[in-house]
Amino acid sequence: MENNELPADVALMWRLRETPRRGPKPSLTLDDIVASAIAIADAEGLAAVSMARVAERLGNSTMALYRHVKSKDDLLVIMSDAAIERPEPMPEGVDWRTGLTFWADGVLTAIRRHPWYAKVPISGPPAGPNNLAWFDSALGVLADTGLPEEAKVGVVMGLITYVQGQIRMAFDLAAGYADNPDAFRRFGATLRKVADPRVYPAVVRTVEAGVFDEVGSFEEDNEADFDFGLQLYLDGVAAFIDRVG
Amino acid sequence: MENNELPADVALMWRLRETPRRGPKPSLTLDDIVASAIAIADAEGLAAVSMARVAERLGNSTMALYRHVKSKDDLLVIMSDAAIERPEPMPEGVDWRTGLTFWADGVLTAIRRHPWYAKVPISGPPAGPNNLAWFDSALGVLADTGLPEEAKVGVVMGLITYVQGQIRMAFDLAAGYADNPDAFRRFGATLRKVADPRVYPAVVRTVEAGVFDEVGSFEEDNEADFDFGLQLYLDGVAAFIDRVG
DNA sequence: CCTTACTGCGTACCTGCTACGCTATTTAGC
DNA sequence: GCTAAATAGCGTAGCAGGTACGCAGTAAGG
Repeated sequence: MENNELPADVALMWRLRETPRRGPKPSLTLDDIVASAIAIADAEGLAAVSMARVAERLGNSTMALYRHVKSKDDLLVIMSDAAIERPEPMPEGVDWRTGLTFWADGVLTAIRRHPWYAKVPISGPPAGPNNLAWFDSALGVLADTGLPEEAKVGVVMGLITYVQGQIRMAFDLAAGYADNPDAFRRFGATLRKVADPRVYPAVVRTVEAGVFDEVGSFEEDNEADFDFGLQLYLDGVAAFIDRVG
Repeated sequence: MENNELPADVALMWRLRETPRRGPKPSLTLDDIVASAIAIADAEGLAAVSMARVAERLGNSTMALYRHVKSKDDLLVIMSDAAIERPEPMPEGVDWRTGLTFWADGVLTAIRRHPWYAKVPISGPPAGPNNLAWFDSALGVLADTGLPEEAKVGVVMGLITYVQGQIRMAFDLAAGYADNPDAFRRFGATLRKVADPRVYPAVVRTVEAGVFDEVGSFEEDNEADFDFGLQLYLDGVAAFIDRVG
């Protein structure tokens, strides 16, 4: 009990546990469980992850898992930290803007490998080792900007929010698109039919301009949108650094 | 069947339905169901909304709901559109920056009344009348900027992403804080104990600077963070308008 | 008046989380 | 060694939640 003050799940993620145990050797390790859960989520989505499925895949019974994990929510937190891995080391000597763009692209790439990551409900600050490494990487890029520490945290939190929000929305939309491509292709048509120009003047103007007519290439659109919004945000950061840094 | 091409839930939200019916008078209306579901979500959160609870609150049986709604997911989409109401009319003659700030504050206020709104999974573009009204309001503010329609959509989508992401994160954190205030208060202490300065140099530097030491006033912190990130994004929009508009 | 469409709802099934307690196993201490 | 304590696996069972199905009763159309 030397890790007295830490919440149980945090202690688990950092692998802090008294090693000398008395009972029988565990036939199951936390790593096995997490790997199994991640494999299922990768293949069939987060909704397919049930305690029964995870255990079955390991040839164990459902309840055996509860010797290693407090609850399913616990498992979700731990597996999301494991799935995000570590960021690539930041190239030496990059300016902050290049660095944050590199960082954001890295997040996008990492989450692409585990799309369900963006769906895990967040219940606190990033307490796992991998999430913390990402946080550290972004903070480090801002080291030479002269911003006060608190402002750096604000900038990075805003960036995380934007990036995760964008990714979540993109994947939700992609899922909806896969479920029902027609509904999307007819979004413009639907608006034309249903949107009164007196109530929705700006939307109708946009529809008339044909913006929603070609929703064809979904992947590239999202990539472009992602970068577009990111650069807007970074422009804002630049202005902020000029003002304060 | 004059609304031939529309998905069922969209038709429901816009209240397009053939009026002449043959069977017995419905003792239940969609509005009742939605209002009941919203009341439960407001009082006890989205997780407390079950078909059984919604029906019980109306003095009906669970299965009666399925005559009005295709599935629970259907109900969630419809109730989220109903909950967001309409934006306040934009003051006349405001510049775009004031307008978008006003808009974002409006979103924040509206979602504060129904915090669960940010948790409803998004499965498509904003197809309901109220969500579309918000979309229209933000687009309208950009009317005089000279941006091409497509760019306006990009700016507004980015803004929505940021605002919703920020709100979702804030509420998730607030919920985690309510569940376990100690874990939060000790976040800085936890990092000190667990974070190796060689692995997490930037985080440790921030911790040493005392940024995480006073997490006291949660509400105001979030308000400030929200505005901070928003202004960064709007700075970016300003730069974009200078460049392109 | 009979047919038809439609509403409410009871029943039942399935999936999923997890509390509890039993049994077997390993190690610590004597 | 031997006993007691601690611990792993797991079977059972309870509970909650979504929803398919089919029956019964009701109101409008012909």
